[in-house]
Amino acid sequence: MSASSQAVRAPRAGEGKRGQEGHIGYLLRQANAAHRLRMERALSGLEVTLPQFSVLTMLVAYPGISGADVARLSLLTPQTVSVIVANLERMGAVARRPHQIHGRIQHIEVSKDGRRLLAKCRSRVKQIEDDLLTGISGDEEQAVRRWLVKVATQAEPG
Amino acid sequence: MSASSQAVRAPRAGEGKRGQEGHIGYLLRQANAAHRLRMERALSGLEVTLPQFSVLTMLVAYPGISGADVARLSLLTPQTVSVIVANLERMGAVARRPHQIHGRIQHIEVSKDGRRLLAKCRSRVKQIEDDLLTGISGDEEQAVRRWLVKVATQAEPG
DNA sequence: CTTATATCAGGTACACTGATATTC
DNA sequence: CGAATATCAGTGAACCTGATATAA
Repeated sequence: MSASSQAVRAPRAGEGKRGQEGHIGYLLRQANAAHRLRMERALSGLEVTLPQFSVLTMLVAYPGISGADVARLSLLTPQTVSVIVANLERMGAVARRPHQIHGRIQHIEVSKDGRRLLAKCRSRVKQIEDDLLTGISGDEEQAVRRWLVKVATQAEPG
Repeated sequence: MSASSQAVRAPRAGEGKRGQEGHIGYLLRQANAAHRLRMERALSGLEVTLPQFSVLTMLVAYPGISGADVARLSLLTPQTVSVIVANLERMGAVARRPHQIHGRIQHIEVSKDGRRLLAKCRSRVKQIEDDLLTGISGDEEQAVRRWLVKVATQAEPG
């Protein structure tokens, strides 16, 4: 009723030196939520979740990567990645094999089915990813990229 | 150990008309994940989760808002919001009372304890939110805001 | 002994779909 | 009747902390 037509707008709290029109952290969350929702809907019916798609993408992008590496890249704990990989293995998208040289490491291999699945996922989400940049100038894109990388790599105040 | 030192970089896949240096959707996810992680760590010890903090913030920002409204604002289902509000109620941060006029609607009231909790949360995350804009020019900030709003409100290709 | 990897065990908040009751 | 609100029921992936075993 009252607030349904405007999904993105500023909280009232009058704090923050800049950006009185809305906390930029709030905008970041909303943008991510909307993007994630569109992605999940695009993937619906493929029997694959967004985290699984992300991990699968990493495994193909960085062949031979370890589970611990995936965890660091994804900013997740090794345990969580282990569960996601286990679910991928259960559906036959990947196979875990003992590493040839390094005894403790598990080599995560993406199967033929896994690659087929990934290709399907990519074709489904292509339009959504392309739409992220429509109507944006080159300068603006650079500013956005710079900011996203800054936020992603910003050191913690600990 | 191969990829641990660079948490943000481009997957190899050579697709996408622009942004060969990394899918911007990937950067968005990484930025959000890093920000969420910092927020969760800042809130740790306060016995409150990030979704609870978000909902609590909305309830204070938009007094009298309904659960369905919160769901639309948060891009969540009404059922999910109901669970989050129930957890907030269980800890005494909010109270649900039948709406005076509209019979079916529940009025979600933020208690004194809830407001105290929210104030604590805000002081904890203030530095993190401020850091989102350090080193960013006014022009860049505007470009980032424009893009975030665009992504958040972009119509779905359905 | 220290570090890194991987997994098991246990737990919980979150988020979904589906069904139901109520109110306008 | 339909549309909106709220909740119950059931399910599951995801995410955590803590403990354990193995290997470099």
